[in-house]
Amino acid sequence: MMNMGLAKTEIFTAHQNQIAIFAKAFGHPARVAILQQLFKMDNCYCGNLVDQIGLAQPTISQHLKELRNLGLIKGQVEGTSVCYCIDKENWAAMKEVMGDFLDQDLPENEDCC
Amino acid sequence: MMNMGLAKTEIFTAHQNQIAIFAKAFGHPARVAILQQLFKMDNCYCGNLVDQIGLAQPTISQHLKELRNLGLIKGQVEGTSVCYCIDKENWAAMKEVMGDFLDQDLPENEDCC
DNA sequence: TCATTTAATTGCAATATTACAATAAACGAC
DNA sequence: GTCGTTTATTGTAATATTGCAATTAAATGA
Repeated sequence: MMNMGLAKTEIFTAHQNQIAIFAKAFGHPARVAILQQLFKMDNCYCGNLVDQIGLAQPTISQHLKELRNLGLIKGQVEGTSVCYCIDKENWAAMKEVMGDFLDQDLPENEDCC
Repeated sequence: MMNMGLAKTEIFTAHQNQIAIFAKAFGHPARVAILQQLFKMDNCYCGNLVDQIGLAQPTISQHLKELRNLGLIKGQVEGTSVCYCIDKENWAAMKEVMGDFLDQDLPENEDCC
């Protein structure tokens, strides 16, 4: 069979896929923890994240790459280190998309169930 | 090797895992589409969702089950049909958790990168 | 130059997710 | 009862995700 295990993104709107892509980024506690650290700390070197979160360095690096590819964070090379931080603009744009989804209102009528 | 392919949830806080679990629910466009329909329509029978979204009935049923297990929707049996709708209370609780995460503020200092 | 430090990449093992055909279950109509 | 209707469940195939050891890459410093 053809596309098993693969989401059929082509049958959904770009907007629906966009929401799903953002949500997937938050769908792992390691990425949640990374983002929380970046919001909290000045110090945002990759090594710090490895220390603070209890995962191996390649694993953290992989999660950072996903967040970077999505544009939610950016990394600046400083010698042998890389300093990561939130991409404020892209975060705000994401927040609007996700916020609109979460803030949907139900119609006035009774609950149907 | 032991836990490959499995998120190491035990090293994260309950709050971080909670955010990830909610986010994962929105991490597939079919579930996004289902929830949007439930917000928009009075008519929320399983069969309608199968018609409106282009996935097979067992696939929709599976996605509905995930949303139901999370508590974001509830289903009421009416004869041979099942009427689904948003669980308003649980949706509001989820919205608060996710909203707090999305609305985090950066410290005042300069961007570190 | 060469060792050290830091992070990214590669390769791989194991589990999770997605999708659907086939089937079952539950109900109503007759 | 039997037949259709609707939804859930089971089983299975295929891809995705997670995690880490080993390695590589790039910069620094002695």
